[in-house]
Amino acid sequence: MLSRTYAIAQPEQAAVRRLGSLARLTETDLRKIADAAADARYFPARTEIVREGAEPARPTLLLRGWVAHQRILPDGRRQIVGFTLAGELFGRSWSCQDCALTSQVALDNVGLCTAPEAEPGSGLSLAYEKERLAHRLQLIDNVTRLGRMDARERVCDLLLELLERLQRSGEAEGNTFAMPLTQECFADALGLTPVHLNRTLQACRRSGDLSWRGGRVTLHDPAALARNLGRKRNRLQLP
Amino acid sequence: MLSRTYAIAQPEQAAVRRLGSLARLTETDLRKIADAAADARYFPARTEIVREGAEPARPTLLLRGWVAHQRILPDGRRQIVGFTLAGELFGRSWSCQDCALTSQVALDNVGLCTAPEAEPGSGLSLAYEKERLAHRLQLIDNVTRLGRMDARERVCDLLLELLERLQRSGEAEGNTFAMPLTQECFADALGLTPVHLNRTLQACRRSGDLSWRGGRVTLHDPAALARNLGRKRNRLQLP
DNA sequence: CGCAAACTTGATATCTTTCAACGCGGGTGG
DNA sequence: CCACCCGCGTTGAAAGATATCAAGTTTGCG
Repeated sequence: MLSRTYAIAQPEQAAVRRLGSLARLTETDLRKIADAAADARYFPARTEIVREGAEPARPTLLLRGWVAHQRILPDGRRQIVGFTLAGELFGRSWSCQDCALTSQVALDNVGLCTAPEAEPGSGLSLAYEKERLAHRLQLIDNVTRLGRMDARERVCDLLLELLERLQRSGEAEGNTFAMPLTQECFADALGLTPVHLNRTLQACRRSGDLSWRGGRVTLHDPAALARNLGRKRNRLQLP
Repeated sequence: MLSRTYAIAQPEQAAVRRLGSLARLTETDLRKIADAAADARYFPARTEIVREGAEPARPTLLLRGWVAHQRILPDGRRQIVGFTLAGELFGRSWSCQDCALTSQVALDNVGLCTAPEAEPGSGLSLAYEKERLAHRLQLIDNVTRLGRMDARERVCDLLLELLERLQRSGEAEGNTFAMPLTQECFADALGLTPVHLNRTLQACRRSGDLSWRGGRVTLHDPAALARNLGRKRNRLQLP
């Protein structure tokens, strides 16, 4: 019973794993994270946490669930620009940022808290820098994906990215992870139609690249996929 | 004669205009920029200034010309992820960045210099922050463009972005600007085939949206285009 | 003048979207 | 407990957008 209570009382687990994998955290850093996480707020799926153009998202640590960053075009088309997964940061603002560049919506039941201040030079501060860099890398990968890959490549490439990130924060089991996204959301991230995504997924399943059933995704040979797609491991030279 | 010499001796003009439009620069800031620009290096078109994965690009001020940031897929497909225009910064590295995330190639005859250090709190420092933010906004816009716009919209949206940026650094004349890009490059930035881009451009010309002849582009009604595309002005709330 | 790079054109193949319908499963109210 | 309903996934057929291939044609420049 005690151990169970203990587990429930550690909402910051994913964040600690993720940030700890980016830099060596001190006891002070860990305490700051735990303190911040004690103030967690929770939102149900589909909540719009921040609206594009409204006042800025403060730097936020996502404790559980997934958040999508999206744009809506005047005629209603939606593009999901990127995701934040449990343990990652989002809304890290710049000194001059007056409004959010994208809307941020919960894809899941999410829990989040204000990201603790990092002292200059601390491990936490370094982890934050690496998060920023990783985020930039994800944007660049996304541009390449949408600009020059066909549907099948886009699906594999994004799933591969998600797997790598989830492995880093301890949220994957081997090459399998929980996929809270609806096919429609996934299509909006890949610049595809839900119908076409569905057919593409079936093709991927038939060719043995992946399975996706009941909210769980498995990539059968991530290394081979990464090689074919030109996805370099450790572009960030992370520890 | 003197005035002509003076003009030639000011390679930092575009940079001063651009950075000065982002924040109020002091005499000290201006002197730093001029000093840095005195050490300019020049490269001919097609030079690869930094190769992806090689050692980091140092923060660099582009004095003249255009630079493309690109990725090459294993089979040779190319995606141009973004551009740096005269007066803008690129290669601004993070403390932990060990290698460039994209290759950077000169599209033009370019001139560049090391970006001067900005003292914390200075106008120059603020301008750098805004540059960073603008760069991030451009990436997000690019994702939306590639993911959810058709060929015609992509063309107009990117040209609109370029026009806005060139106006800010004083490199446009009204709604007209010099376009050093080949149609093939432009296609690689838009995720299109050169052939299809060509046909799309013709459609845009016929419908009166733009003209592009002899390296000069004119947008005939930028405001209307921006409205149709849902492009908000001043997302950055710049002065 | 002549070459090479860039731009243009036409015909055809491939990929992706659109529209409309059907099935399945989980929740909910009667 | 069952019937209904709704969200989500799946399917088919046809239309639309984009890519490919293979010529021309123009342009700029030595």
